[in-house]
Amino acid sequence: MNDDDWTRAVLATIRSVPSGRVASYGQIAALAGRPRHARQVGRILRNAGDRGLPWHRIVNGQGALSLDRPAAREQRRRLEAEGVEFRPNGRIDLRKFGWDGSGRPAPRVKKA
DNA sequence: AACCTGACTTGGC
DNA sequence: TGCCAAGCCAGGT
Repeated sequence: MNDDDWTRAVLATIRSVPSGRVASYGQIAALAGRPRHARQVGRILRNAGDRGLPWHRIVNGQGALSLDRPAAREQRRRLEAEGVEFRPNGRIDLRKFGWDGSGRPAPRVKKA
């Protein structure tokens, strides 16, 4: 799989995260086929800008927001609007709101 | 090509 | 729980 395909897979995976749920950068990277590429996912999102992507549903492995203050505020606002709850420490309980990966795009399968 | 950076993650204290 | 260090890997200088 080339980088372009992987990038598209990442975007597709992110789009498949349901409302009210969150996924980590590492999780997205792995589901898209490249474990240990969490940072690349972050870079892709930065380049992608908004583009109607549910970027706010992507958080770090601890359920915290990996953005600068201003942007994080917007991300939190959007998540709370979807029903995601933040704990007193500002983190999300991934056991409750973490996405299990179900419903993501079908694995790359050769067209019949 | 060496070196720095970063929307990350994990393991130790 | 919180902070640090190290590991990670593609991009930018």
